[in-house]
Amino acid sequence: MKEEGFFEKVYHIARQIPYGRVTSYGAIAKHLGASGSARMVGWAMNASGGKEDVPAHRVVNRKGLLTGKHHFEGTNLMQQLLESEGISVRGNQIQNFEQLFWDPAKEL
DNA sequence: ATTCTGACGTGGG
DNA sequence: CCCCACGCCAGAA
Repeated sequence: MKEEGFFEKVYHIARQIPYGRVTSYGAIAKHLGASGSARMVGWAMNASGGKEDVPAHRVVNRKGLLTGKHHFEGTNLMQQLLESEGISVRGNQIQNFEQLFWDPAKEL
């Protein structure tokens, strides 16, 4: 059994995000025990780059803002993916964010 | 080894 | 709610 690096930990949580739901970097980081280092979570997503089955488009910042949309291929790919799942997105802001928020430490 | 950056979060004003 | 500053830690040059 090889040990899970920081990335794999993040991927493991991200893959468990239910369809039509979203979560924040901080929530994942906190669940990993890396609370405060939320940046590492987002960075791990960038490292995945779609290479893994990580639904990075379901991960946003605590404000429900699609801060990382620029890292996706197009300029609105992330938004389209979210809307494709039934999530309403207004510009870079997710509507009903509180309602769609999925807390790994709480619901997992 | 050092330096810088970064898909964030929190606190103060 | 906005804006500003600091902290966080892993990786690249």
